Amino acid sequence: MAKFQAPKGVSEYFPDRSLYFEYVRNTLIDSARTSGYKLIELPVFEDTELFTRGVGESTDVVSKEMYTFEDRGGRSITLRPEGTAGVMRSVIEHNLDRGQLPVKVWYSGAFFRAERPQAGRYRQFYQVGIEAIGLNDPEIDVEVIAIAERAFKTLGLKNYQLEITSLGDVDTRQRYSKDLRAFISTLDLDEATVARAELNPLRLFDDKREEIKSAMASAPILLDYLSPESAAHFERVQNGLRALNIDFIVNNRMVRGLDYYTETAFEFSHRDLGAQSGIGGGGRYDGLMEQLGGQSLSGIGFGIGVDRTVLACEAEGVALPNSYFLDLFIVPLSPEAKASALALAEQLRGEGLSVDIAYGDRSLKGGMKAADKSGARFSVVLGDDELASSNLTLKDMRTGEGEAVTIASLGAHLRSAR
RNA sequence: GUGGGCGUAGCUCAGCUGGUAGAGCACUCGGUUGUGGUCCGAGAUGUCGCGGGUUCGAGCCCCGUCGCUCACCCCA
Repeated sequence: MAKFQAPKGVSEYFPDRSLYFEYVRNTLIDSARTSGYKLIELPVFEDTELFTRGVGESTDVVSKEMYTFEDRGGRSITLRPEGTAGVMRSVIEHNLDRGQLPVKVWYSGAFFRAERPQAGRYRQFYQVGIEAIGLNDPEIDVEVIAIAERAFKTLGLKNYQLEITSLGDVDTRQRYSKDLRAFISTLDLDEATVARAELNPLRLFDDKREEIKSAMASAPILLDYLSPESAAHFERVQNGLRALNIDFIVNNRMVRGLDYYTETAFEFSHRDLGAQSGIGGGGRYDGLMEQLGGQSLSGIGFGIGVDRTVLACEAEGVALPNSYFLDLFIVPLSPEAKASALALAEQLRGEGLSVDIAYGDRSLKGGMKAADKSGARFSVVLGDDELASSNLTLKDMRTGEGEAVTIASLGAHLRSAR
């Protein structure tokens, strides 16, 4: 009988690494929740056309990385490759944009792209994202960036960098794109590169070959084409970031992979990761809602890669907080004691403490070993003496020291040590 | 999609010019009749990724395939 394996290129999190994943994801979510964003829980599959129209047919994500299939009713369905299009669809469908603006939502879940797997790149990957929809207010841009920044800081990350730019409005982009294409046509390029430039001329700014880099050094720069309104918007965003002491650099050659971005665009990258160093990114999108059949409102959001943020935390040696470990591990010495241990554990669990027990009628030594492995802060042995007297020895697993406590005061002791 | 490296015990890996499998760690028990992490002893564990070929004989050679991994590309 052949053993089953996970499909190619998916990321899985199981103990104990899953605790780490959970911590990172929760920290990202908390940053959004504390800023007034509310959960939006959406399907992982959507009408294929939502993505071809929303993300853009010319993007690699849509043209060659989507998991698309026909459902039983003959509809073309696609596993979501990103989060923004689905959020916009739901906002439009349920008229969330008819109330007070901006609509502020966060989401967390799995996304799918049929790429060749690599360090930090998976076919099923996890993102936490937020969207603030309905107002073109530069201070919202600042808030969105600050939420990502604060999450990374809370995790304790240091070796990352924020880059920002402005892509201008739709007209500006078209004017610029024309000039950039004209410039590129003067270069002597191979066929594949010309084809890439035709899809999106900005891509050439990302090329890793030295000869292309130097050739592009004299290319026209988008920031020089900005309208007075766009320039003023971008200026306010930068001032806002400075006011919050958020470090950033303006990267006037930044390339974003999705077609819908306009005005402010940003990216967080981490130094200790491999080729896939982007841990999060996002930007403003002016035309997206209208493109998807809604009213013409602007929005801004980001997607943070949970998998890559986990890798970044591991690279920097970020430690799990105490609350992710057990408060107490009970080692019962007999079947009778085990029944009492379970009753005690359930009582403490009901008080919000995390407690586990040595099952399986193990020896004292085996039970203590299990207590050690569990990572619990304290352990306690439950035998005939303890049950008779109600007096316990609460052992601090870090120092090895024991303290005499009564069963009644056990909960209070554990809480005070948190 | 293109290219490089690699698949041997739960994990990390060794295995000479082909002779039929090993170490460390981890695990279980014991040394210590009621206290883990150190030390000592004992024990359990493999269709050597899968399929085919060459050979008297394949973990080792050849072909295919699946997977992992890194890079290109792309992006979270």
